[in-house]
Amino acid sequence: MSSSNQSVASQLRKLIEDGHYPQGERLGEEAVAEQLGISRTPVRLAFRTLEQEGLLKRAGKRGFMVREFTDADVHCAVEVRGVLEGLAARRLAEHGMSSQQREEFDFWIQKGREVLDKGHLVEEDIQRWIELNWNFHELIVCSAGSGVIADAISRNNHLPFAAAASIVIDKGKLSHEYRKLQLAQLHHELIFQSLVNGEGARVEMLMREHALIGIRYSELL
Amino acid sequence: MSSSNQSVASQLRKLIEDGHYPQGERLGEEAVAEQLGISRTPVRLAFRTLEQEGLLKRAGKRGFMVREFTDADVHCAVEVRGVLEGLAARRLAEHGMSSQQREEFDFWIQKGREVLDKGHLVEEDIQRWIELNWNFHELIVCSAGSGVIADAISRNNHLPFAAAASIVIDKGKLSHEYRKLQLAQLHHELIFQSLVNGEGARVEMLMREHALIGIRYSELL
DNA sequence: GGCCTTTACTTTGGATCCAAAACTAATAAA
DNA sequence: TTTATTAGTTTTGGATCCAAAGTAAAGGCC
Repeated sequence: MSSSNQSVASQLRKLIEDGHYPQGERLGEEAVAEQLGISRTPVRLAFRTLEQEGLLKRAGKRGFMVREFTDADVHCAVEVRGVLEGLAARRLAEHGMSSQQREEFDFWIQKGREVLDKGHLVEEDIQRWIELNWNFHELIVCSAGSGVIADAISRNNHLPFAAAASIVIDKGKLSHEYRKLQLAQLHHELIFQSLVNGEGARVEMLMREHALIGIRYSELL
Repeated sequence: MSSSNQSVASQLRKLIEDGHYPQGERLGEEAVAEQLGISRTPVRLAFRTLEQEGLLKRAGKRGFMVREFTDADVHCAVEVRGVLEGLAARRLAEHGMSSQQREEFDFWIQKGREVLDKGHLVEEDIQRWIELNWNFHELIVCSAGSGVIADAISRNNHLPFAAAASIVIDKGKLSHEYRKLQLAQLHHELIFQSLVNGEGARVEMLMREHALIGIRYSELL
């Protein structure tokens, strides 16, 4: 919020993720600027940022358009996220965790158990669990040291998350969601165990699997 | 070159990669604009692009500074590149190659052999081989379908390539370079074989190994 | 003599203005 | 009727202007 052009990028990201701008839609600087009640300059800056994130695509000199995703693209984006997080997890396992990091992992895993232990899920619980899951991923990435990986992931993160969000939250299928979250929670615990034991290869594989859960499961339905 | 702000980003990238702007140096919009003989606007746009690429880093409201890399960062960046290219290669192996792609791989591998078959290297040959190597990587990435991976790699590519370039080209060590290139060529041929055989897991591992050759080898010296 | 405050300068962020390129539409010719 | 050329409109890219925030330096106060 501090510098407005970051804020503009966030707003546009949200508008795109919420489907307010349909895929393939051409975005004019003037139109967007007017909608947001600002001038063209910060919009132009935000367009460059969103282009790098893969949400917008250049259309020659006709400006930018919202990128179109096929199902294959979504799957692919999740795989990219998976290998990057897998790499982060492996490095974390190889370099060892601090006791503080260990406690943090324990904390989030415990929170996840609390949500699932109720034996059923309502929409609110799912939202809560998605937050927990997100924190777990964040923790893996941030703990892996060397900001290079964290940067790489954050650069590639908006795209799969935006694209996959609509798949994951399927409000008609709460019981399916419950089983999926059970699976994810199991993964969290396995990953944590392997991290503690320093099993680099295993934790990398688990983390890659973990990133794919949402997609794999939705394929089964 | 078409739109100038892309061109500005390229110029700045090159200046940073060539070490013209030392790491940690603060870049003022006004100063850079004057150096390039243009106004601040395209520089501001280029700064956002380079920030997303990880070459520049925000310094609060004091503008941007050239990012500083430790040896660990470089190693990490190469690993990121490795897992992404590994993913691309695996997908290519799983989806199978067209006969045209097969011919292209054959072509570049043959070119590599021709350089190495001379039994020694001069500086010019190294430059040539680096180009060939680059083409091989490009081919893997572009052949893997779904532009999502190609985008992810290209977003993460400037950083490791910039950081590692100074390590790879060590002009005093031509004989070492020769052995390194022999190793890389061997990898190319193994990768190609595994691609033809559709051995997804193996080609992924080889590709990851391959990305690390430069770093691994320089550790031995 | 050191520290706090105030003021002036530097620099980024946002808005507006101008030029250039591209798309559109209309008119004229084949 | 169709096509090509040209004029007009729309839109992006670049330059300049203004405001706001931050820094640094100088001067006053404890």
